[in-house]
Amino acid sequence: MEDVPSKSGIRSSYHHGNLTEALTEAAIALARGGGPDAVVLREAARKVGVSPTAAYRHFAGHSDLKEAVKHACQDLLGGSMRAALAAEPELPDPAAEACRRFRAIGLGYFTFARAQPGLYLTAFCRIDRDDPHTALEELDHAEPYALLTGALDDLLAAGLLHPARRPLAEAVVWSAAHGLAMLMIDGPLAQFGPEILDAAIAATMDTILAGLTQPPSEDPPT
Amino acid sequence: MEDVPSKSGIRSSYHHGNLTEALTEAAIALARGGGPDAVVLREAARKVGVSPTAAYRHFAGHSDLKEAVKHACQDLLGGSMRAALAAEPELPDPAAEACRRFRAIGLGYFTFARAQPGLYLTAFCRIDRDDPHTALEELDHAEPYALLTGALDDLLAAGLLHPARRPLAEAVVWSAAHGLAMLMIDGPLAQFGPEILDAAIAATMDTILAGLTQPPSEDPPT
DNA sequence: TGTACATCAGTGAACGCGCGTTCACTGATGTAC
DNA sequence: TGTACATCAGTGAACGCGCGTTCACTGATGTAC
Repeated sequence: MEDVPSKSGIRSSYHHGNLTEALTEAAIALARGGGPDAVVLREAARKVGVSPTAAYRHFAGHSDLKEAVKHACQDLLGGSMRAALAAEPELPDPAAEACRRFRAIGLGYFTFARAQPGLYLTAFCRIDRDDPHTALEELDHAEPYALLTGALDDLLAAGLLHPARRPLAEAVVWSAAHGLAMLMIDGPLAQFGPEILDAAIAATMDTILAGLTQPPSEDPPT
Repeated sequence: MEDVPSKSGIRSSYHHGNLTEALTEAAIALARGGGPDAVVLREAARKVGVSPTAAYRHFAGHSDLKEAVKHACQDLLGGSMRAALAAEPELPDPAAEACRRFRAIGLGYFTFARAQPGLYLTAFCRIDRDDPHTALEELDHAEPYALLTGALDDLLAAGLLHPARRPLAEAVVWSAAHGLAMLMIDGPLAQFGPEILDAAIAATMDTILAGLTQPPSEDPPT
């Protein structure tokens, strides 16, 4: 009973109990406040009330901690998208439903980016590691990407995504979404009010969706 | 004659001659190699062969130097777009010409992002300054944005951009372009070969263009 | 043409900061017998 | 139920690093007379 960690970061017992999780949570809080560069091992240890060295019993080093935070951020983003998906009832018409799903996950995505810019940036930050996974491999296991893939499949089935556009659709949609989020967080759109941002989000999703429905223009003969 | 600065960073005279430019060039080289975080005042001074203190005669501080680099990177990006625009002859048909211009500046943009990722990232990096300009104000004076605005006006005049889409078109196009560039530089698209990247670029521009031509879907009644 | 002097553009040493990481250590826990 | 002992999970001090910035300074330049 006396080794239950207190929330204030001051614990009573010598052993912490669940330092891995406590450090991760503290690091997530840092990311929330200042993005990926704010994820500092010493500061996380400080917040938990533990010496910096203690972190090395639970993480290989700073990169390892940062990566744990990154994955947590991706999960949170995925959660926001899923929540938006579940917020409205399904529509009976398959085309309308596919369209709804596409817009819903987009909305969940942008809502998260606006509400938690630090976490959003961390979810997509670069990690310098000794053991470099491929970025694609990581992405494949991440929920946000899986949700997008599913939504695109639905659009295809509903006839709202032109078959010739399917193969590169992930890249096209992800680009627009990521770019818009970055412009809102860090870029020239940051200074506008919520109404304008809402309009920019709607316009972007609408334009992409309209474009994906159209057949691709022919390649110029070479 | 003896006060001509040598390229090796070792100068013969006490006074440098044009230290402002030399430091900026050195800092640009740093950005080229490692992006905005690699722009380090001390390192730039080292490359020029001058004490760190000397930089303070020419720049208010680190942020000021970094901002000079950022502006230079924006100009280089603008130059790449202009070059792509001038690389092909104008087309007689206004619609075809508007389309060509749009694609050309896009191509120039992505070519620069792929060839000089460090400079691209620096062109859009955040600068912590005491005197915060608005990001929009900066953008308005930047060449890349002006080229985009012009291309969109041409598309509108040629009937390839639906009038209702004109107001937010900059945001839509810029989002897609910025996002795709980031995915290629830093993200999951980084590991693909040039052919796939070319295809992703073409698909993105084509989808956006097709979408911009279509009328917007009606707002859901609230 | 010469000279005194203000101004400009550098130097070199040092400061404080905070980071990630390593070292030898010690207190707490749990298991074999 | 006890006890010896291996193992686990912490501590605290220190290292080296490189940064931006400041200080008092000195060498070079140019201008007034």
